[in-house]
Amino acid sequence: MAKSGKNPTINDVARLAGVSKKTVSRVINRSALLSEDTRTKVEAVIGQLGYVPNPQARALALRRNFLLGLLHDNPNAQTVLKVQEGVLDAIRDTEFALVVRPVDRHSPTMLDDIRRFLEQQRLYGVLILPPISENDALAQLCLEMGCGYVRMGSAMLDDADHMVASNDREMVEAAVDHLIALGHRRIALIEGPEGFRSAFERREGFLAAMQAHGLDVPPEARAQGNYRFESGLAGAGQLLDAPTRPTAIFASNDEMASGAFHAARQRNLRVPDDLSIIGFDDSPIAAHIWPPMTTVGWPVREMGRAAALKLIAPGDKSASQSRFPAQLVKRQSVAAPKA
Amino acid sequence: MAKSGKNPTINDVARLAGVSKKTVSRVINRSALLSEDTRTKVEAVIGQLGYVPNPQARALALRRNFLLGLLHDNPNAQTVLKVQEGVLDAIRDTEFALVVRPVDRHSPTMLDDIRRFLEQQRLYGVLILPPISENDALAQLCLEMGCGYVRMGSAMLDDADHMVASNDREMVEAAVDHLIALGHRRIALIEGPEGFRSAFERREGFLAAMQAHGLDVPPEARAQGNYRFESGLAGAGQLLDAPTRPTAIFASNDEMASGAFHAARQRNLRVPDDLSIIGFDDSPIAAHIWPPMTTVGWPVREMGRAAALKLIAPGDKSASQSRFPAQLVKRQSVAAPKA
DNA sequence: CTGAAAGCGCTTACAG
DNA sequence: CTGAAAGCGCTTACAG
Repeated sequence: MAKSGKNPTINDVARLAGVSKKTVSRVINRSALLSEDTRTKVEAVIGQLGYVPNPQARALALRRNFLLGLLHDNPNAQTVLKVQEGVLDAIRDTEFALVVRPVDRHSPTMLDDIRRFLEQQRLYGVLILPPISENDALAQLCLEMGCGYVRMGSAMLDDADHMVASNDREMVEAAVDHLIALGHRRIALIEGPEGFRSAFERREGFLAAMQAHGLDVPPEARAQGNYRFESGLAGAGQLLDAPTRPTAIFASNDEMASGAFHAARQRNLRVPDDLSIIGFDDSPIAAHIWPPMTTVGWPVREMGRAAALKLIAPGDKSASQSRFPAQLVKRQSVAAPKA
Repeated sequence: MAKSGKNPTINDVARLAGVSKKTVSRVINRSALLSEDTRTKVEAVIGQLGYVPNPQARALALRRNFLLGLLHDNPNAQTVLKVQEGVLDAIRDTEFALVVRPVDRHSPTMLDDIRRFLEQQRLYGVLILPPISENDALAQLCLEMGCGYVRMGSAMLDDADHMVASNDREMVEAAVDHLIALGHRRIALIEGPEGFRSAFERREGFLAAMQAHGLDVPPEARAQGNYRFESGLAGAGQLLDAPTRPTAIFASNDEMASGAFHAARQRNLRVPDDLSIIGFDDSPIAAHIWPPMTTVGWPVREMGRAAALKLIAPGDKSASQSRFPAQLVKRQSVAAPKA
C-alpha cells in the first residue's frame, strides 16, 4: 500500500523493518551473508508494503540497465515475433524488459551504431538473430563493452553460454532422406543467399544426403536463391525448365518454396503429383498455401526463451540447453514420384 | 573522447566549459533561459568531449524513463513488426528506445499487469495496437499513471493527440464499389470477430456500399469469421455452398481471404474467373498466394512512426497527422463476373 | 541569465 | 552477519 500515491522506497522498508538500507539491499539481491531471521523479517515488510525496487535507481547505481536487447536485421517477421514471445516467457514477472533494435547489416556504420546503442542504453545483455549473429566482430564488441550476449543460429558458432542453435544440416538431411525413401532420385535444391550460415548448413545437409545415397546433383539441379519469394519463383522456374525435370525440390526456406509452388502452377504441374516440394521454417504460409506444405519446423520461441535465460540467469539449469532440434512437419506437398 | 574507458559526465563538461552543472543541464534540455554565448560554448565542449547524457541518471532524476512501450495482443506478426520499424524510424538518433510488451486481452488481470509494468518501467509513453487499443479503461489507466499513450485503430476512438487511425470503412466501401463497377451483384462478406472495431468498420463499409447500389445482402451472403485462416476457409465454404453462389467475396482480412482461395480451389472454382476475392491488410501472403490477391493496404509503418512522434514530440508538426488513408492494391484476384 | 545545495533510490567499498 | 558514508549522473526548487 503506497501512501498517497508515492511508491514505497528502500528507506521505508528499512525503517519499518528496523534495519539499514544496506540490509534491505542484501535481501533484494539475495546476498548469502544474511541471517535467516533478518531475511524473513525484511521480506515480511516488503510483502506488506508491496515494495518493488526502482529499476532506474538500480540501473544508475549498477551502471547497468535491466533491459534485454534484441538485435536483428529482420530475417522474417514471424521469426522475430516468436523470438520476442520467447524472451517474454523468460522475463515474465522479473524486473527485466525487452528492447528491440533493428539494424542494417549492409550499413558500414552498423557496428558503431550498435556500440553507441549499447553505450547509451547499458543493456544487461543482447540476443542476436541471424544473419547478424554470424558476425564475430559484433560478438567481440559485446564482450568488450561488458554486455552479455547470446547468438541464435543454425550451427554452434560460439560456446554454449553464448549460443542457441538449431540443427539445420541434420534436418535437411532427414528431409531429403524422406524424399529418397519415397522413391525420388532427381531432387533439386534452391539455395539460400551466399554468406548466410543457414543457407550453407542447409545446402551441406542436402548434398550429404544425396551423396550418402549415391545420387548425383548436376549443376542444373541447383538454383541460387536469396530466401525471398521471387527468387524461389525464378529458381524453381529454371529447375523445372531443365531438360530432365526434377521430381522433387527442396527449397532452403518456405518463402522460396512458396515461389516454387507458383512456378509449378504456371507450368501446369501439380503439387505433389507431378512435383514434391519441401520448405524450411514452418512459417504460416506453409500451412496456408495450397496444398499445405511439408517443411522443417524449428522451435523459435523456445530458443528465444532459452537465450533470454542464458542472459539473465547464466547459472540456471534451464539455461543450459543450447541445441534445439528441428523437426520435419509432414503435410501434403510430398508424394512418391509417378512411375 | 572518453578518458581511459570512462564516459564523460556532466561534471566534465561543466568543468571544461567553466560553468555549473545546472547550466549544462539547461543546454541538454534546451531551456530557453540561456544566453547564446553560454549555449555555444557549452555545445562546443559537448561536441569535443563526445558527451552523451546518461539516460539512467536522467530517468532517476526525472522519475521517467526514455522508453517507449509497444502494447499489443499479437494482432498479426507482420503488422507488429512494421509498427516497430515505424517507431524506430521516429526514435532513430534520439535517446529513446522501444520496449515491447505483448499482453493477453483475455486475461482478467491484464489491466493490473499493465499497471505494474508501467509503474515499474516508468515508460515515457506507450503505443497501443488494436484490438486492445479499443479498451477505454486501458487508455484511462495510462492517463492516471501519467504515461503518455497513442492508440492505433481503424477509426478515431480518441482525440488526435492520442490516436492514429486508418479509414477502413471508406476503403471497404471503395473496394466493394470496385466489384460492383465490374458487374458483380452477388457479393458476399466474411466478417471479422465480434467485438473488434476493425471488423465492425469493415462490415459497415461493406453494407453501406451494397445499400448505396440497392443491392441486397441476404443472411446466406454473410459468414462470421475470426480473422484466422481456418475461419476464412470455413466461412467461404459456407458461402460457396449456398443455393445462389456469390460471384465475389470480400473477406475482412487477408488471412481469411487466403482461406477463401482454398475453399474455392476445393470446389474447383477458379479465382478470379469463377470467383473474385478481395482481402484487407496487404500482408505478404496477399502477394504470394496464387493468383496474387487484390486487397486493401494501410500504411502501418507510417502510422507507427507518427504515433511515436506524438509520444516524444507532441508539439511537432509531423506529429499532427492522425488519419492515414488506406488504399486498394489491385492484383489478380478480381475480374468481371462471367455472363 | 546563472549557480550551490539537496535529492531521485539504489549499491559499493570499507569497517566492525 | 550488519551499518554509516559516499557515490552513480542527472534535475529541481530556490536564490540571486
